[in-house]
Amino acid sequence: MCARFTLMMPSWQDVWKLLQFEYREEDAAAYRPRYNIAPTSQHWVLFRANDKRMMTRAKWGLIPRWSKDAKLASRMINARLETVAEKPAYRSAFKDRRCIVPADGFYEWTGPEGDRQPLWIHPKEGGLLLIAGLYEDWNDPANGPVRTFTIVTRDAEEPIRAVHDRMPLLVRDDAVDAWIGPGTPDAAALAMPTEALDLRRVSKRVNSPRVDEPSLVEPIA
DNA sequence: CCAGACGTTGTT
DNA sequence: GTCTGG
DNA sequence: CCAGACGTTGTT
DNA sequence: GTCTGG
Repeated sequence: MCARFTLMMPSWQDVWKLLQFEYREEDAAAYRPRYNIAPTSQHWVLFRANDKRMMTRAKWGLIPRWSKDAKLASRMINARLETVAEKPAYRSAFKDRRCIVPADGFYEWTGPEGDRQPLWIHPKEGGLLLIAGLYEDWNDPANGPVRTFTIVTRDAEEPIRAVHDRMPLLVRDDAVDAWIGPGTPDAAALAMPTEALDLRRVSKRVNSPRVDEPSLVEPIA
């Protein structure tokens, strides 16, 4: 699907605003959010608030409950929408543990091998993308409980299709509950229209996984 | 029966 | 060339 | 996807 | 945990 999602990690107040909740400090004590929110090293991830466990952090790379070790994590960063209901590693999470990963954009590469041009794909009008995800709570024999998640991918639509065949499943702002909530989500009905996306050429500095800072998404000539 | 996989095309 | 790590 | 390692306790 | 392959 893509490389690193985001550099400008939205503040959780921004995420709240996007979901049309007005967070006020003075209400914090009495606040009963509909969603739980957990930080990763660079994202926030939204979970249903009915989830009893309050996890402090989440890690990208889904580890099924039955895993004996964490080796699977690096291969479980994406889940294909087409098969997610059947795959042994994902179907349980797809049924009961869906989440949303807000991001300001994601990367894709295009062009000839050896001279690949990175693109930053983001909403034309700004704001956040809501990426559909799945999560699991896994008990690491070595380090205790950890919440892990993965990103759901689908066939690309224009304009992304011009550069790549896959893309993340992007959820409409008003369909967060439809994805996170109970029941079987209808991906086609909750997908965000992609014509509102812009593909922006950005610096090849983004190629280095070690470089990550806001200037990476600035347009280049 | 047991052993081995369990996943996608891509991070952090 | 091929594998691993991010 | 891309970047970076690729190896051991050491010599002709 | 559950399925597939041998």
